[in-house]
Amino acid sequence: MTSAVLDELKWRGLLANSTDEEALAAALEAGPVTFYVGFDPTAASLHFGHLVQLIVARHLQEAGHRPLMLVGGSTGQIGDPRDSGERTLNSKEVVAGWVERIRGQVEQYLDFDGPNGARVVNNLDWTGDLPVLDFLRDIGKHFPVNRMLARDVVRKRLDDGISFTEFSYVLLQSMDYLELHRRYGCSLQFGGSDQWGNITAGVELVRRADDVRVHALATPLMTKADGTKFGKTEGGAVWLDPALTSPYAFHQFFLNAEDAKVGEYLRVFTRRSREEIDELERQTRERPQLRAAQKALADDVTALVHSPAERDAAVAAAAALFGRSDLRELPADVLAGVVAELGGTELAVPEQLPTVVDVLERTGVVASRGAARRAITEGGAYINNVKVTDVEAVLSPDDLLDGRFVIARRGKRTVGAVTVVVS
RNA sequence: GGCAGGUUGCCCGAGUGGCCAAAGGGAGCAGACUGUAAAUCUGCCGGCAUCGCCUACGUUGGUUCGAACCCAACACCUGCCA
Repeated sequence: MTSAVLDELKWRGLLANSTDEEALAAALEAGPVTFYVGFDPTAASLHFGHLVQLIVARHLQEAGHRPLMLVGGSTGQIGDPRDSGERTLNSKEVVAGWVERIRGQVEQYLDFDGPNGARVVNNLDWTGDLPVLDFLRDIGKHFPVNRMLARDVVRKRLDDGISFTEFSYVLLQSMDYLELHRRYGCSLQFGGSDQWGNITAGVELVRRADDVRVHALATPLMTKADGTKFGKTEGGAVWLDPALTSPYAFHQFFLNAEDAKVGEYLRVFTRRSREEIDELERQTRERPQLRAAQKALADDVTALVHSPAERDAAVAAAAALFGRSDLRELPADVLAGVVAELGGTELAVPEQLPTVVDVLERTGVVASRGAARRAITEGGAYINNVKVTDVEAVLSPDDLLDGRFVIARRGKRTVGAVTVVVS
């Protein structure tokens, strides 16, 4: 028995793990399967890592299956155990606020109408008022502590310590699966491979409590060629919220993907066909400097997460900033767009034009004035694409593009802008 | 509740009275080489500023000419024993 959607996920490299694959394939072919994937509100926005789950959910929905998108209003108040140690609890109000923001983000990726329309669910709905005795009797009884202690994350934490709160997290997530199975007939859960333990615990709970065999899938962790996690930039995580990671920065992140990995990323993050991706990989091998695959990747993902218009703006900004053209020759409207894309702030100056150090610091391309001086000394500071070598340099009227804009750059890739207002 | 140990910069970790903005490693940044890639090599890596100043070694207070280092109290963490 094979399933078209499962095969699709497989060749795209979106499957790292699964429970009985034969049985799952049969279920997926037999008719619409209700599935769920959970997102815990541990920050104000989803990030790059969650994108993989959103994409898998979309693949499944397009194959006719019904998505339940769970936002963890309760699990987000607990936090799942991680190797780095005990989490600091966030207040209930903060978590509730994040739930709403993440709900809005999730909604963007799925279809909410029709017979297999998606539904957003919140596990606070069935845990918020759950009496502790019911929890211990109905759920806790199915969890042998000896087995819980054997789990990898828990074992790693035993030396440093782990609170009962985090230790119990797996019960909550497992209960979600049981509850969604009972309420909506949900019979498939998936998540990142780091969630595999929690996911299979849910499968186990449904089997013990209701004597039903449900399914599970895990997506792989996206890595770089050296095996480390893919998804961090200089500024930290790559967020899906444009206020936290600008569409320009988002686009740049994918544009800088490694040659060795770009094919893999194309399969995961875009809807391009096998043939198209083979062709792009061939181009990467033959003419890597053109970075055709990276461009396709960055364009597609930016359009998906932001919009086609944002994608075009990011492409235009990159072309202007990294192209050979003199920035002074750019049309004023293109320039204004670039500055907006870079999140240019205003820099009000009395009469004197600002120093280069001021501009670098103000655009945010360096963290402090000291860092700005360092960048100039190291030969890594540019104003309007022209290297600055004098730490004391002051802007001249000639440096103001269109009479007001200044583009600052540190190194090859970090770019920012300011609008100078002489008062 | 008792006893012991611990809390250092983004992370790990050395430092037990002046030579400490604090060894070493990792992460990160820049330069060279390239293709806005990877790998490699070199430099940088608290803030402000021309010597210098300010902030910082869990918190607060004390001893001292001088404290990350000594003392006291408190907070938190870990282990062993109850």
